[in-house]
Amino acid sequence: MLNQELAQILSLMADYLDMDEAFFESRAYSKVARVLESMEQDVGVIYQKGGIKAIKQIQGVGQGIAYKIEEYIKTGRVSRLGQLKKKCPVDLENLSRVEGLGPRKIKILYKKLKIKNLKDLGKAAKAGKVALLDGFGSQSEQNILGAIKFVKASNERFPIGEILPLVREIIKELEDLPLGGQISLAGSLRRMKETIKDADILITSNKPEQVMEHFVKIKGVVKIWAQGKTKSSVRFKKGFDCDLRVVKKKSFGAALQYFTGSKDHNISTRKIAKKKGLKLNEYGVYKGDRQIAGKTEKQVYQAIGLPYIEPELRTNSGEIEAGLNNQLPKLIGYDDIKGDVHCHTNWSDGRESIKSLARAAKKFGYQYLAITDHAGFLKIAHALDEKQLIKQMSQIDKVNQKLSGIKLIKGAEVDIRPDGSLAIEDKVLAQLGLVIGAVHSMFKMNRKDMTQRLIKAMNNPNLNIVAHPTGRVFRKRQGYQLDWPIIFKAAKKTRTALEINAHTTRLDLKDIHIRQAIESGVKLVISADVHPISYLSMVEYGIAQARRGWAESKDILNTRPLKSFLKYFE
DNA sequence: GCCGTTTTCGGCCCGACTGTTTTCAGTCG
Repeated sequence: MLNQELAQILSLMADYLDMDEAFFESRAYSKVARVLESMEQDVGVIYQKGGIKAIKQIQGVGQGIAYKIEEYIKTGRVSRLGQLKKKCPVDLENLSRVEGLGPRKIKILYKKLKIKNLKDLGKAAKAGKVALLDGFGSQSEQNILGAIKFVKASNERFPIGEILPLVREIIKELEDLPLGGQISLAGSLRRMKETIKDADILITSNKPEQVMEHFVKIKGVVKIWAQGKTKSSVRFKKGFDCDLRVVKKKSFGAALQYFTGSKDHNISTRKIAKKKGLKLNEYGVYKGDRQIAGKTEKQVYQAIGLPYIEPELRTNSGEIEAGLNNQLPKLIGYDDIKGDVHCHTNWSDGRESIKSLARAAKKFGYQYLAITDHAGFLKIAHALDEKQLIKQMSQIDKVNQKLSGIKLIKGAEVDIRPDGSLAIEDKVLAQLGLVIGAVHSMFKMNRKDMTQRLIKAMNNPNLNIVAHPTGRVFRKRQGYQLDWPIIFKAAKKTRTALEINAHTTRLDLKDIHIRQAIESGVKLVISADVHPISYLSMVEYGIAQARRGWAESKDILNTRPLKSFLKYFE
């Protein structure tokens, strides 16, 4: 996707400009970089359709940056970046990954010691040359040496599912201390972003030193970046950083609002405050020197004329305008799902028998469960054929008779062939209660062909749901490109639901597509693609994804009771 | 470099921590 490439280049340019002390110019570039990162439409497409004029419509883009975007689209490079690099030819991308090194210090390192990259930096630090520079000392030299080691490990963001459980344990440990009061997650974890770089926790306490002393010694801490009275920062063995902040009770809400972000959301809220003659910071909302709100987030938002905005919405992508106009969505709740509709058993590649999975789902609180083992040609996952499917159906009937309190739906996850046909005969599919279609082959088809492939599948009246619609897998596969408006149109017309696959390695659909799907009138389901029982609880990440896509309960079919869930597909 | 219900010029969000400084610059979120 062109947006991500361009965002990276613009943000790199911002860093070089920072080094050049062109601070406000730098800010303009990084602002556009952030906009591009979270923008749904591809810049390349925008340019194709509307030329440079359309590019200038993008938030924060004026004449100058528009031309640079055009240059990148046409030639694949931005010559200004080359000029900036020439001025100070250092590997800014990697050097600034070292904690404590920013553009200014990197410039000093280059001017004084000709340090251009991590290798040079390591050598110089080992030789004790860095400590002698102005603004550096032996302490920072040691930090640099330590940080270089960590750069490799911190190269990536983590799927939320790998971090949230760990951070909840940390929070639990802090809660158990007799020192603290209120405690909460903050940052991107509280916003339930799909990938996480570091974790933020807020706590109120009148013994901050003791809280911090305990925090930096929690099991798994491998490095203490900072330890102060109000803020401490540590690195965990897993490779992510965690910040703990101690705040005052009367500022807890303001701090929570502030540290939950996103950065852009905060900039907008502070601008609104400023317009009203108020000041908003992490201590509260102030009229002159007087705090007029701060204890709770709700009060903070109220004080600046906004309703409470759910953390998942705080991305500065319309939630503030919606709030001002009283048009915020009533987001789907974390307890609203009535049943999982994408599960595998030991008939294909799952772990559990039909019966034990059903029992576990009942215990989890579900009213129904769709058994959707692989069917078709995916032999690696022991896909079932027509004969086996029929056999399984009668087995499910038997279990249904024996179990009370939960209903099983006879289903299948059928392979969608490259030509868009389904890999199981229609007359067998017609007997099933729920048919999920999924692409498991030929991922590299181009946008047009893949779109046609899915449309043909959706036009099969037996198909109810398209599973993991883009096929992306974190750290493994980028996912195929689809022509979304066409897909949404077809999904609506054929009453095909799109899946929000909640498995932490997938989280597919993405938030922006969820939002577009809903705007297009397409219905969705949230399912955990259950293999072992433990996956059931991953539904939380799918719900979070849906909330970030502005989904309400009515948009998600499996928030309905069984009857009305199935009715949609009739 | 961008932007405009005070503005086409003159602003651009705001504060803590660190290391080194001996009052602050740089970094970070």
